[in-house]
Amino acid sequence: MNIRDVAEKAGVSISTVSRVVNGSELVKRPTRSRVLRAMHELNYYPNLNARSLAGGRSRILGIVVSNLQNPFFLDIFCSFEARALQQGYEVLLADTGYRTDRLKAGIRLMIGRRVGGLAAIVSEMDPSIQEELVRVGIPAVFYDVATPQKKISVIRLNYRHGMRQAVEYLYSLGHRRMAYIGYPMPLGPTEERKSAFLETMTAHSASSFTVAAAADGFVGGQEATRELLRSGFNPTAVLCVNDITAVGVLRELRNQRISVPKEISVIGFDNIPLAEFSSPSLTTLDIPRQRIGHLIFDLLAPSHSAVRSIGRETMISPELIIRESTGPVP
Amino acid sequence: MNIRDVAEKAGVSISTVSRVVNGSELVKRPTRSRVLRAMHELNYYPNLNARSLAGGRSRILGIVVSNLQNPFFLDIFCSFEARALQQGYEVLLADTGYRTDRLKAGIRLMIGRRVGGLAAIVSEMDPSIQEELVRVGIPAVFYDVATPQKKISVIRLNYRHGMRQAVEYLYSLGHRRMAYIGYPMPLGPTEERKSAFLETMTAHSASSFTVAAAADGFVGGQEATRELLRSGFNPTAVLCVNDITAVGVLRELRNQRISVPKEISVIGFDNIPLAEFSSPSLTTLDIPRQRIGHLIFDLLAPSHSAVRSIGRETMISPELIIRESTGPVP
DNA sequence: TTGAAAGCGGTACCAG
DNA sequence: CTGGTACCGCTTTCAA
Repeated sequence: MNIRDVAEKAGVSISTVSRVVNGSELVKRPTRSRVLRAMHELNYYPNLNARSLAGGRSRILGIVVSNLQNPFFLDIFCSFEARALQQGYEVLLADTGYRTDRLKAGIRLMIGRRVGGLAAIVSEMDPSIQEELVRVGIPAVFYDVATPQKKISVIRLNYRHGMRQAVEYLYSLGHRRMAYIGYPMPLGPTEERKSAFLETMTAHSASSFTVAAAADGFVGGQEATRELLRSGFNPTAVLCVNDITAVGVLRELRNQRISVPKEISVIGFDNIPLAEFSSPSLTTLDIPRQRIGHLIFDLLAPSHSAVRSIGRETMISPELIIRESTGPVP
Repeated sequence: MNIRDVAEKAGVSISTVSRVVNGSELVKRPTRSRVLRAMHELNYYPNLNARSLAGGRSRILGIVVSNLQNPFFLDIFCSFEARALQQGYEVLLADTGYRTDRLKAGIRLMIGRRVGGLAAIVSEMDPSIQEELVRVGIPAVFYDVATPQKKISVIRLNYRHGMRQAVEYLYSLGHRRMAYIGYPMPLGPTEERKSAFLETMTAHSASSFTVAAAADGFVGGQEATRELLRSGFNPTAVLCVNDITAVGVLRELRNQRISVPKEISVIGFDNIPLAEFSSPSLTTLDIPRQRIGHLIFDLLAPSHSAVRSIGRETMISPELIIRESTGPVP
């Protein structure tokens, strides 16, 4: 059941079949229908591998993310994919689990598939991989790692801005002793959150403390909280690297019968859907993930609205969303 | 930078390069290193499209799911993918968003890519699509829809068993008026949960009521709860089609100052990670998603542990996990 | 409007 | 151990 079979059955050449398959206008009506019927009767599915090979061109886009289980990445992927599919692109996904080897493997895979564009929305991106990508010269989008170039666009989040909003908001509520719960690994983007936190705290000469979560997820937040409570620092507010960590924090505080926000305020980062449905609901910094997903597509797909941003850096600012998990200092 | 360039640069034939790339043993040391160096210097990435085409064989597996945002599907995908990658397979993903047209498109895509196996873990599977898949004759795994055949394996969940556990547990706590919150669309698998619920209720001559959520997610559960409360049925317990719906329910009950489990008990389905971290934590029926993900791989990848189950039906039983969201009737 | 033929970049079999 | 070569299935000029 290849193009030749169809051609034979329809009594035409393979070129004609190809034209029909690709919706070319220049095929006469009756011919077209003969071909279509043949295709149907033979149950023909064009071989996309052959097509990609012959065409050379790429209706395929790739995206690699750090942790699908984190709604931040998942949402970006979903909105990106939706947009891409809708525009007739295929999309390839790789989840690295924050591991550099998997990142490398994922990117190699995509290059091997000759994707037309590649987004690396990962916290663990390292320079060597970046160079590799630049060398092959396919359009790419990086997340939070710098050096935009010819075909390399960068999306950056303004963590300082976000952190400042959060800290100042808490400060205005009377908080002076705040803790930050971050990632275990010293990954670029997450470190920026942390240092932004520390700087802002210093600027306000408030007292700060940081803990590293052992993992990206509920459990990480929970364990970090235990550590934090053991430390004796006694914060009145806790800022978290992201919302899932914050939900883990809420959980542990509840276990320890510490009331939020009465005794401690908690604030997250990302504004995932769950933030609104946790108990208490979570004050957080919204990151417009859907917009980011769409932007990634526009940056990767040729001739699109985002041309102006291609090869440049796009800065996105988080926005503070106040809910129930924060309140005045006791 | 194709295989020919490499061959030329290394002063060998393309066959030799191919051997090196594929790690064949029968290449002499010095030759191999010359080739490797050439590959490196030219920055060579084998064209996977060409490889898939020529090889005909399929180191690609496909999986299509209904809703990635639902951790049930996500977890299955992740464990499936992890296993597959680790075994050197490529995996293709499609998310249908419960839409039949997207399901069809996704499956066509995978067939076009000539995947070696295809898992359709979707609630909206319809017979025509199933037939299509059978016709092309690629190994497949279906979820909750029947007719195992030569190359078609089926994974089924024993909803009746699960529902019975849940209902009887609640009954033993004194509950007699229970409500069920299900999916909006009459999808096979989810209907089974509902009818299992109703039957068990009838068997115990307890009083039941059902509502359909408007969507799969927190909001769906929340809105369904409002509807339920308005109905005047006044249940002492609510069973939900899945955990995310249940979390939406918890939220709305909290909004209405209805205490869980003091006034109403809530029970979910799936046992997603969040179930343990919601407030209150969620009593639910555990579905071993990781096991399912691995099983899917074993069913699809040739010559594997699961051979005995290939082309047959594997029944999996949910197991009741009791947490804080359920308690004795007031 | 349709057909013929030259690739696309590999794989795998057959010789040597 | 290495090279030659016939495909894999489709796209894409170029002619007819």
